[in-house]
Amino acid sequence: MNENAAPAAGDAPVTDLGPNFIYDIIEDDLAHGFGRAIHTRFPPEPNGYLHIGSAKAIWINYSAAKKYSGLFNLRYDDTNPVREEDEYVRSIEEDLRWLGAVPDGGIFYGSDYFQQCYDFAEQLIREGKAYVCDLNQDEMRAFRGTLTQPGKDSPWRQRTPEESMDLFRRMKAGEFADGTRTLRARIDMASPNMNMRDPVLFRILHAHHHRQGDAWCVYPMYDFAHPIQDAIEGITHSLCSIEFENHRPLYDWVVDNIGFEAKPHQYEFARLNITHTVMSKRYLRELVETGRVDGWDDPRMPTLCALRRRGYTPSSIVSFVRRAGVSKAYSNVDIRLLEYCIREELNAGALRRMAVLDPIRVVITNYPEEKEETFPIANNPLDESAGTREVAFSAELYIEREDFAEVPPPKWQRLRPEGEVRLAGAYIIRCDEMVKDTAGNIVELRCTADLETRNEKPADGRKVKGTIHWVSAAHAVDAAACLYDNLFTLENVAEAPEDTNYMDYLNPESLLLRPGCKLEAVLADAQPGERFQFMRMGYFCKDTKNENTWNRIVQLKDSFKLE
RNA sequence: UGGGGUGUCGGCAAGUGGUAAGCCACAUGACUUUGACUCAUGCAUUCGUAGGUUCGAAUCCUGCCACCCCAACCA
Repeated sequence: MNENAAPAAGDAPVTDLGPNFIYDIIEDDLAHGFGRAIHTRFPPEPNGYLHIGSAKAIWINYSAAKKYSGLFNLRYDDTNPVREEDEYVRSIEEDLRWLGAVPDGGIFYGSDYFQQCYDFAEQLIREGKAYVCDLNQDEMRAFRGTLTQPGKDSPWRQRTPEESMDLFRRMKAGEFADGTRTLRARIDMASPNMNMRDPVLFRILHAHHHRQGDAWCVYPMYDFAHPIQDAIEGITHSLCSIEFENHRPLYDWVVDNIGFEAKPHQYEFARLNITHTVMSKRYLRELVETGRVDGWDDPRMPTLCALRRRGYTPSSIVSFVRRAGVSKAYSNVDIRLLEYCIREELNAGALRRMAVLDPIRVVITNYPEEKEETFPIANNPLDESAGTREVAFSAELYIEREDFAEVPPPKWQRLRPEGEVRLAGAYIIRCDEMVKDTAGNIVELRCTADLETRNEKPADGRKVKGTIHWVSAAHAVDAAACLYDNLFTLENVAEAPEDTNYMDYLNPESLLLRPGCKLEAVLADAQPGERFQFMRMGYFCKDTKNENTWNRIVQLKDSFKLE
């Protein structure tokens, strides 16, 4: 396949993300006798649905494994019982597989390693590298110091290993209340890196875990559990986003002090931001919980399930991630790049159909009222093998309201009073008369057709530049279409004061439901999720939840520029 | 005022001492029974900034500036 050709909708995404510093690191390791098969992982916390930003993290890890013949794990990072739910676990695997990232190294749960985490903690206590601290949360904060001032040692820092061991076991046994004690690493309270100021390893949490039930009342912190999970699974390259850069020294401390032979290493990349798009899980959850959207798969959401419902393909999303690139620099990728990626793919394969989203009636006055005929129209002019379909024509039609201008702007090519235009695949018509209602709205156009021009050039050689789409009134099916500006957008955020509630800046019109659309009859048989190009209107897909509704995947580029 | 990062075209992003790739966006023209698609052309004398080293610097050195992350018993 031509490397530059757009994949057909439904093709498996290309694995390789192209040259980037992550691949460079791995190649450098391999060149120096790495001695182990590359092994990566995607470790989401099951506290929300995957979004397009997750797709970047997934694909960086997945593609790194595939490119170097390694394995890729899915691991639920479920070390905090109060935030995690099974609903999210199910959705994560579904979305991961839909994207095309096969977890061929296995699917794991961080919570399955609780016992090992506990055992390693006892080991650290025994070796004097960890201690039980009785400071409460406020006291601990006070002892931690600030960004510019070193912290002070906890009064419990010199506790003997024996005493800490006894206390830690009693913590596990449930003798103490939440927040009364923690297990801390003995590192350096004066470290300029806050993460190294005796970080908490285990905390007491009498909470029900979505998988472990009530088996535990002490839970490991991310910074302790994550390197252990990676090491146990044999992860070689732990690729995460850049906000964890400050945690790497602690990650290494855990790996080194527990004494893992095969050490995993953490590398960081910049997370994905897209212009005008809310990407924070916190806000996405808020949108769902406050009912501002219909759910995590509301087509305006940037979640993978919403993108899927809207008609985006896995390959278009991966293509987007690839084109956006992988680096460590803060970035804000133009959402038009995403739109380009899906448009590129759909243009190559989507079947063309005529649809009128905002109809205006057209009566062909010189066409017999009872007559019907059909015209064969190409399903995809770029692909002859897509064949043709017969489209019914009659004296009463609908055209798009936007395709007529009573007072046309300069360079107008479509219908105007006294003007001619081609009905795609059929006759050239001329507008003779506008019929208006009492309010002055145009309700009907009365036109004459040049009956010699049935799908051919006029014999007299005159040029008719505009071509518009149409639908026969008697043969059309009714539907509703959802039109989107783009993903759930933030408007005027630049002007927002600090501590903004971004919910106030969400664009309320990023979804517009337009009922009363007239579609070509063949579309009645379309399956939910099938993608078509509505000629001149954009790419649409039949909604998977609302049978009679069509979601606009993306507009055609520049097609409405003159308006 | 500490530490860790990052700064190359409007947005991404290559480049690792030899004289600024590519993509998106944008503009112009051609083609067109989708003003789509496609095609052609244009779009950084300059790499946050000021010095320095060098025959030669986006790439090396020094100072400065801007932005991001870190003070959860979140991940």
